[in-house]
Amino acid sequence: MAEPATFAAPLPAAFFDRATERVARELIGCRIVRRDGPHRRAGRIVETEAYLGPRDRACHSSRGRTARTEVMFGPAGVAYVYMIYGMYFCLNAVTRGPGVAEAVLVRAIEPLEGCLGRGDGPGRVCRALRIDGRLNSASLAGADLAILPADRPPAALARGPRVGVGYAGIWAKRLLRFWERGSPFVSRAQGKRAPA
DNA sequence: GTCCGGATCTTT
DNA sequence: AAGATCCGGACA
Repeated sequence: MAEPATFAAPLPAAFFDRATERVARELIGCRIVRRDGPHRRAGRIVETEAYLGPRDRACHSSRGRTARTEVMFGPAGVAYVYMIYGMYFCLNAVTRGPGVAEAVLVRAIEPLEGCLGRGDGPGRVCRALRIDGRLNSASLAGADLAILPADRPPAALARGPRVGVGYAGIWAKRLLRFWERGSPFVSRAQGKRAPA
């Protein structure tokens, strides 16, 4: 049986088992497909951030290996989903490992199909695709959640500092955020307060 | 056990 | 500019 063209093969785990910064760049333009019961929800990634492990003070794994961060210490190619501010979830792709606790945060998607609202911000990405903590540690090549290669060439990439990590010292200044230049679906990233 | 603050978003 | 609303991590 021929599948619809939109069911291309997901990215293999090996895609995620490479330098995290590179994965963050190459994820721009890729598609997230979520099976939510009878619903199919999909979006095209337009904004990401790289989190570079224990040495990166903005990365959760810099506080050590704990129940929450455990999944980041495992193999690449699974989801790290955590709750923030008591009401939103954020979706990450675990990169590298086992033993290397790095990840890429999906900050914005262009809604393609079945999305619940907009996807211009990490909390909205999870709301749009109905992703919550139950998908923590799920495969990114699975039936319920998958990341597929880009089906059209992404526009030029832009990069800048990550959002909301002003506490992270020199790591706050690193240009680890990537987005598709000119996309109207990128988060506003209103920058939070500047460090004193 | 208490306390603090956050990889956010919405409303004022 | 501040509230919503909860958990992880730090400390005692």
